[in-house]
Amino acid sequence: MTSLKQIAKEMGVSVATVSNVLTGKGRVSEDMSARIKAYAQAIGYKPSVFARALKTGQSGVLGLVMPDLTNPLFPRIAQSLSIAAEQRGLGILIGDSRGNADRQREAIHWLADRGVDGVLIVPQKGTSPEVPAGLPNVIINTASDPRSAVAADHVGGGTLLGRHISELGHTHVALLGGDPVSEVQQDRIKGMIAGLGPDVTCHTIWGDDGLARLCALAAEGVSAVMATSDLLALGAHSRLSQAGVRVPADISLTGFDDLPLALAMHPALTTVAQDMDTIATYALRILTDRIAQKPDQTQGVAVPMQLVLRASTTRAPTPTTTPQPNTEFRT
Amino acid sequence: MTSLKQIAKEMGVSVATVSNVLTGKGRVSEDMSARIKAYAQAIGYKPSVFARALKTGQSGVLGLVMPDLTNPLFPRIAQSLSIAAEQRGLGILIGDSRGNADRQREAIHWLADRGVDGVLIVPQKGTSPEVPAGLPNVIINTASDPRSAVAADHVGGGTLLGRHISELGHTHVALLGGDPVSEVQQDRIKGMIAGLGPDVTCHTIWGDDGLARLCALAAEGVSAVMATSDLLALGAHSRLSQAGVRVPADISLTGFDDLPLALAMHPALTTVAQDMDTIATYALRILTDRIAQKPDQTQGVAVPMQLVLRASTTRAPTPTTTPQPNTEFRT
DNA sequence: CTCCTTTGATGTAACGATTAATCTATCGGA
DNA sequence: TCCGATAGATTAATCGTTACATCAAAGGAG
Repeated sequence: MTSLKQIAKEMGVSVATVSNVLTGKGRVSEDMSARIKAYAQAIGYKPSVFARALKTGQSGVLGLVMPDLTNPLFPRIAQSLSIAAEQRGLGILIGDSRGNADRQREAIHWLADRGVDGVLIVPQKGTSPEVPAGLPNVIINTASDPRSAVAADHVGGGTLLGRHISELGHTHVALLGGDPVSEVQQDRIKGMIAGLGPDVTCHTIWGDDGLARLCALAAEGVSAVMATSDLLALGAHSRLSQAGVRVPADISLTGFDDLPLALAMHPALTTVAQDMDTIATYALRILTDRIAQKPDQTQGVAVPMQLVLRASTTRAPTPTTTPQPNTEFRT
Repeated sequence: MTSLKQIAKEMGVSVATVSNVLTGKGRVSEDMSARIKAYAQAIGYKPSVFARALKTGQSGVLGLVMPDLTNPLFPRIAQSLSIAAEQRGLGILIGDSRGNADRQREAIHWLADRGVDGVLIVPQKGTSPEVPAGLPNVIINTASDPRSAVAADHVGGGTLLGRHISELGHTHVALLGGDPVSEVQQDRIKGMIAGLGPDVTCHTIWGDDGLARLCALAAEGVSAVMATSDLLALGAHSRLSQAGVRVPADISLTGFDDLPLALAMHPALTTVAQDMDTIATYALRILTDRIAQKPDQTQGVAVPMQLVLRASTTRAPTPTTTPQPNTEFRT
C-alpha cells in the first residue's frame, strides 16, 4: 500500500505537508503542491478510507435499508441511488429488512455499527422504523407520510391514472390493491378515486380474494380495472383472459410502477412511473445535508409521477360518454 | 462512542486485557473475562470497525459488482448474498457496471479503493472482468465458464426444459434468445437443444427480430417456444396471443429464472429456477477462503437448476407421439 | 532453596490520516 | 537596525484496535 508517509519520505517533506496538499487545507507553496500532486498521481496514491474514517469519524458510506430485496422496485432504487451516491464519492451498504419490522430494526442497527454516516430507509409497510439517536437518516415512503423526506407522489400518480380512465368514459371501475396495510398502496388508491371523480362507481378489492372476485365484477359491468402494481395488473389480466374477457376491448387495465413486464405484456400496460433518479438525488442531498448538520433546505419533497400511456386502456365499451373536465388536478 | 480505553479505565485494567477478553486471544483469568464481558455487554460496546480495519487490514466488507442493477435477477442475488454475508458478519457494498465493460473495471477498482476484502462479480456479458492483482474475487457467471467459481448450471437447466418439451411430444420448437453475446443465454440454448434430443427440429431466433418472426414460425408448425428468460417468454406470449395463437393449447411456452411474473402470467409459466441461496452460500465460502488464503476446497461448482412445471406447457397438439426415452441426462 | 515454567496481566508500538500548535525564515515598515 | 507579520513547512497528538514483548507472581521439579 501507498501511504502519506511513503510519499513524504520520497519527496523529502513531512507527512503533514503531503496531507495538506492532498486535502487542500493548510498553506503550501505552489510548486511543492504541484510536485507532490504529480508524484501522488504517478504512484496512484489512494488514501486509506479506514484511517480517514477513524480520524474524522466519517466513513463516506451510506446504508440502504429496503423492506424486501426481492421487491421488484429495488433494482431501480438501488441503481439510481448508487449512481447518485457515486457522484458524491459515497458508497452504499445494503441492508435487508426481509419483510418484518424486527429485522428492519436490526438491519438499521447493524449498519450503524458498521459505521455508516447515515441511512436511507424504505420502510417496511405499516411500520415506523426506529433509528438510533444521532444517526442521520432519510425515509422514502410516500409523499403523504410526514416522516418521508422525499417520495414519489403516489396519490398524484393514482390521480393521473384515475383521470385518464375517467376521461375515457369509464363509470364502473374496480380498484385492485395488494395489501391494505401499505401506506403506498393506500395512497395510490386514494389518488385513483380522486382522479376518477365523484361520478364514477368504485369497487375496491384487495389481494388474492380481490383477484378472485374480479371476473364477477366484470360481469356486473365494471369496464376498467386499476391495480396498485404492475404485477397485480398482470395477475388480473391472467384471470380476465382466462375467463374470456378481452383487454382492452372488454375491459381496460392499468398498473403502477412501469416495471419491465409492463412493456412485455400484451397489450402493453398503461401505468405510471416513478422518477427514481430525481428521488435518489433528493434523498442523497437531504441525507448529506443532515450528515453535515446543515438545516434542511427542502423537506417532504413529493416527486410527481409520470403517466405512461400504452395499449391496455381504451374508451369504455358502452357509449356512456360523460366527458367530465376535471380541473382540480394538482401537479 | 464507547471504546476499549473507556472500559479499561472503568474496570481498572489495561486496554490490552479488555481487547484480549473481547477477541478471546490472549490469556485472561476466568472471572476477569466474565466481568469484562458483562460490562461490555451492559454498556453496549461495539468495536470500531475502522480502527480494526486500519490495524488488521480486513474490513469485513465485500463488494458486489452487478452487470446492471436493473437486471430482474439482481434482487434475488442481492438478497441471498446479503443473508449469507450477514451470517458471517460481513457487509456488502454495491457496485454497478451499468451495462459496459469500462464501468465494470471502474466499479471494481472503486470498491478496491474503498477497502473491500474481496469482490463478487457477475460479469458483464461477453467481457472478462479485470481484477486488481491481489484482490480476492469470485466470478459468478455460468457453469461452463472456467472463470466462474460457482454458478447455476444453465446448460443443465436448459436440458431439463428441453427434455420436458421433448417428452410432451413436441418435434418443432423455436428457441428464443435475447442476446447472442451472453454466455449464459448461449448455455441455456445449448442445454435446451441437448435436452430436446436429435429428433426435434429447432429454430433458434434472437432478440426483437426473433420475436417478430415468431408468429410466422407458429404458422409453420412450431408447437413450442422456449425463451431464455421469463421476460422474453412474456413478450412471446404477447405476440402470440395477439395473433390469436393460444398458449398452451396451440403452442407451449417456457421461460427461464422463475421471476415473480412467471406465476402472475396466465397461463402460469413453466420455467426453471436458480437456487440462489446455494449459489450465494458457495460464492461466499469460496471468497472468504480466498481472502483467508486457504487453498480452494471447491472449484467451478455447478449448482443444478430446478424445473418448475406450470400451465404453459402441454402435450403437442398434433398426435405425433414419439415418446423417446432420453437416458443421457445428467443431474 | 534455587531455577524454570506457566499464568495472568501490562506497556507500547504500530496502522494511516488529520489537525492544531509550533517553528523558521523572509520581507516590509518604522 | 529592529520588530512584527506572514508564508511555508514541521512536530506531535490523536482516533480505537491489535499484537508482540515484557513483567510479576506463583507453582513445580530438582
